[in-house]
Amino acid sequence: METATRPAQEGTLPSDRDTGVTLEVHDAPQCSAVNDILARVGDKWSVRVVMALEGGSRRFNQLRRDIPAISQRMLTRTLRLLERDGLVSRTVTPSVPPRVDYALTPLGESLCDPVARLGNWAIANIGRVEAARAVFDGEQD
Amino acid sequence: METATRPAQEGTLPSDRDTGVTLEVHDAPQCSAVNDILARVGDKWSVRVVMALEGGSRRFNQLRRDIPAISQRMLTRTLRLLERDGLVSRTVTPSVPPRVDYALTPLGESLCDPVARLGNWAIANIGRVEAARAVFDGEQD
DNA sequence: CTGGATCCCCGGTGATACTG
DNA sequence: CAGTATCACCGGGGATCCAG
Repeated sequence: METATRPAQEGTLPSDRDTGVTLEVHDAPQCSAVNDILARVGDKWSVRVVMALEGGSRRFNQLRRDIPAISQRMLTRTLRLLERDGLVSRTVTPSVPPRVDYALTPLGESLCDPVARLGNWAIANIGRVEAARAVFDGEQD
Repeated sequence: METATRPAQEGTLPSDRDTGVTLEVHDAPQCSAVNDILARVGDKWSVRVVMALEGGSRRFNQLRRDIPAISQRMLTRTLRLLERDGLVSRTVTPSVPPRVDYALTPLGESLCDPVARLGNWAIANIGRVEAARAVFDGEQD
């Protein structure tokens, strides 16, 4: 990207700062949307749950066993958020012992690919990141 | 703890199917590493800062203006985290008014691609997500 | 089995003031 | 200009108990 003129996407903020110069503002609606999705993906548990569902439909307690570290509260909350965003479907079977199955929706499955790419980047570069951390922490002395 | 008392369960491994395309590290030490990277990317501010740095080196207060909503404290913290992970470089010029330039490292630039893919997914699907939310919230009545 | 409700701790985050 | 220090608030998240 050229440093000369930065792209002024849509800095039409109503209460834009008096910068005089029209700086590009990344506070576009799209930007917050992206940030929003990223926050969901970066959520501590969302990705774990999605990964567990990549193998097919799972019941509540199956997921609990798949992700031992998650608490019941957080699993419920995470599933609700994913369901609300249309990434996960929730199917209740009103049997005597209630049965609830969770599964990825097509939208949820479509999210797996870009997430997997990011995950692959992480796997490929975690060594460098950890090395950088070691150097940084060492220098902090 | 996950000391499940269940006996030898038959081969119903949760997610051990070999998709070949997606992540296959559901229970490796790498998993926490991936989660870690995802958390950084999903961090409220990290991506914004990285985006601002894609256009080239920027100084501290330039970044503050680029991201009006960020507080000084959070910008400092975010930059430190990114620097620690080797994603951003910090260059101090000991001039009379101190000058500090931040820039993406090659590692940081390499992260931009997978993040951008995820961002594109978000932009492409934010409509569906919001629609799903509207439906969900409506049903909650 | 699948959750909801409650209590409570801790850390992330903003606001503000100060410094080299 | 580029931070650091301090305070205060709030929500994330675990533990636990209860319900359908």
